[in-house]
Amino acid sequence: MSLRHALIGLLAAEPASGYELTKRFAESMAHVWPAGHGQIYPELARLAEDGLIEQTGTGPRGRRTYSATAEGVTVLRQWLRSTEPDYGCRSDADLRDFFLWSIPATEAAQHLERDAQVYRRRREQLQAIAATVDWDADAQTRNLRLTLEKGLRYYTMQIEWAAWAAAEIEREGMGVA
Amino acid sequence: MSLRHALIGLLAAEPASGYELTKRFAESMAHVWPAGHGQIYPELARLAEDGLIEQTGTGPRGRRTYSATAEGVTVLRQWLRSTEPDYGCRSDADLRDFFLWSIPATEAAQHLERDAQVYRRRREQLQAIAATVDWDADAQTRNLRLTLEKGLRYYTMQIEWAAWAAAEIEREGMGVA
DNA sequence: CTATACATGTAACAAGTTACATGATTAA
DNA sequence: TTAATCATGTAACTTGTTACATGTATAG
Repeated sequence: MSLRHALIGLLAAEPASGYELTKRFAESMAHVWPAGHGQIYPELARLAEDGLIEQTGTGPRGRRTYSATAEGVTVLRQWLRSTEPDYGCRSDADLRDFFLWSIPATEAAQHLERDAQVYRRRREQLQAIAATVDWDADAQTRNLRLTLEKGLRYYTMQIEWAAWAAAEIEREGMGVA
Repeated sequence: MSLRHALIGLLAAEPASGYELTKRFAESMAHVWPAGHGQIYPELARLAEDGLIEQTGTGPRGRRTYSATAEGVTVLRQWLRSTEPDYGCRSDADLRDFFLWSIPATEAAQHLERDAQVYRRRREQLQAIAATVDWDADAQTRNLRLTLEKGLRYYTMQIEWAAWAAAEIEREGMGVA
């Protein structure tokens, strides 16, 4: 259900095409809710059929622009207000850390450094996006600023933890020879 | 594939039953990879069939204890060493933050305070688990200590961000009247 | 003219959730 | 004796991923 509401939310802020929405999920929302176009297009069709969004424009190459309907916005608010958030966070990269003991300490430390590198790159990408948002704009934009800040903090936490954990591993020794 | 490898990893550190593994996924691994028993039991059966784990004991009420086989440990190491981690992290609670602009500022701030409360409670639960681990034990236990520390840092980040964001929202005003 | 980015869609498959279903042991 | 916890399993459903499939506009 989350993707459904996320699409309404994005279209409530600004009309967009499936292609643009796919890019947003790959950029500003990648650290929170990855979604490919193979999931987005069918969901847009369903939302339009249910009257929660509507096609409001066309463009070159068969481009279809959608906007949220009033009913869609109502559903979005209901989702925020009357459904319990799922506080779980599924991360394959974090899961792997539980099993670092099964490889040699040096290799484990290298693994952590690689992770840190990836997170540094992603943090830079987020910073680049954050740099383009106008800090004194409308409510949606101010909101986006807050969520991007959380992404930045998330990546920073990962980077700092990886450095600390790598140091701990090398200090104490860990893993099989 | 992640669940599969996580199960081998847990069973490589210590023999356990499906019931115990289910509890671990709900406790020390909840912030990283939630999994219910409806997924765990069928996967254990498949892993045993593939020879990556084996049943090494029985207990009351039809309890079956499994251990990882040597082949299973090899597969685990291969997973860590030669497959690219998925650095994506899917969080419904974080996703909702993108759409806080669609409700009144006061309500949005309350929403964030509720989130912080949940994260505080979860942090306490993790701390309780962390308190039971013996800091100077074997490699697996030292490894667990590192991963629990990341969970603690994750929750702390969430709690601090929520307080900051709530203050920002109340200061600047946001959302529909 | 040709590669790249734009643009949409579907179908097969894999993964994950929820509800149903059952029953044994233990502690109060 | 009765409630809670232990313990396993399956089936239906929903969600998400990957690969296939197609075609247009634009920039070099």
